[in-house]
Amino acid sequence: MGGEGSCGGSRPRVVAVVGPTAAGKTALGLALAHALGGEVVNADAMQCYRGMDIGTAKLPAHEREGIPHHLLDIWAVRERASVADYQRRGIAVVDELLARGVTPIVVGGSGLYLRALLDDLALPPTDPAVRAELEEELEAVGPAALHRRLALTDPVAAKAMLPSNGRRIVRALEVVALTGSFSATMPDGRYRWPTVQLGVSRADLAERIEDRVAHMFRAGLVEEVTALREDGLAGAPTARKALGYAQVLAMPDDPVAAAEATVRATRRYARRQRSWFRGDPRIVPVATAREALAAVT
RNA sequence: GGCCAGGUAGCUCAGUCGGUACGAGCGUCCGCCUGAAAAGCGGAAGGUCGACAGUUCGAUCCUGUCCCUGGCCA
Repeated sequence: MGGEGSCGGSRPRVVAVVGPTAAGKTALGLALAHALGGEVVNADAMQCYRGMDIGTAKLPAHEREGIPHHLLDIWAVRERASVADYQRRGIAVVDELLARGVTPIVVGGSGLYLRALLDDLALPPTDPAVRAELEEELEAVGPAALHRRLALTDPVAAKAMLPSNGRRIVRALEVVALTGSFSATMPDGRYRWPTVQLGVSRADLAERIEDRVAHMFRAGLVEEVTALREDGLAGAPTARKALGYAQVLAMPDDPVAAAEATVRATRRYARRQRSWFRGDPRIVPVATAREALAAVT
């Protein structure tokens, strides 16, 4: 928009479009970018991967309507996804856009990524050696035993997680080993920049997911997976778990079954997303582009 | 028309040698989430066990009739 200067008053500097998959975030993000003179910043974990286009519903370059998109295609398929890496890059991008007077339109459905970028949240350090050792132990001893140990060193953290959740327990023990406490750094729900989060959702999400998955398979998801295999998708720690990709990898010769499984998994995922976003009272629900604009101006 | 198999949770099926259905997977609903987050981990709701009658202290499980489904034979 033309109006520069600091006359915006309470106008947010960062706008985020969040919500479950297939709810229409991409289209709304584009509309807002046009209306506000913004650029899009991706907050979708799997869209960070290069070559994963069809299955992640990544907006093709020629459909971006001239709006620059950031943080797409930043990782190779083999790389392990990392919130911290995403956070580092994301903060840099948003700072740069703000410095140029451009409104960052953060668009995505990965709750943790959104939180890491938007909230003033510091991620404790990591150490591959410590991590590897704990993971080995987990394998050998099981999560319950590790949970008991966590309870001794950081009872607060232990209480916050179930004894069966090996993944979280390992991370907590890692942080304890490196910093002395996992529970010390708790998110306090403060934004990094003045921000408005717009929550999109729709009643007919289930059908939209079905349609979207059908589209993906028609558009060549199986071929995309085949091509990605050359790049090591099958052995990729994170990327091979992506919705659609995991199912095609599991049943390469039965696209119909793979599509059905993808629909089921995607619905489940959308439910988890809803549950995550429901917990954030700062999100303002919007049903239309007009409502969204009204909420940010 | 005859023969066989089967009718148990929304779906696909276990199971009870007659004694209150430990059901399972999927689906549905709900919750948690700090360096894998499209990941990971939990919780809940749902059944008059096809209908009716009989045997029995007691039947989802035994007997009979009927209804429905699938297959085979005419």
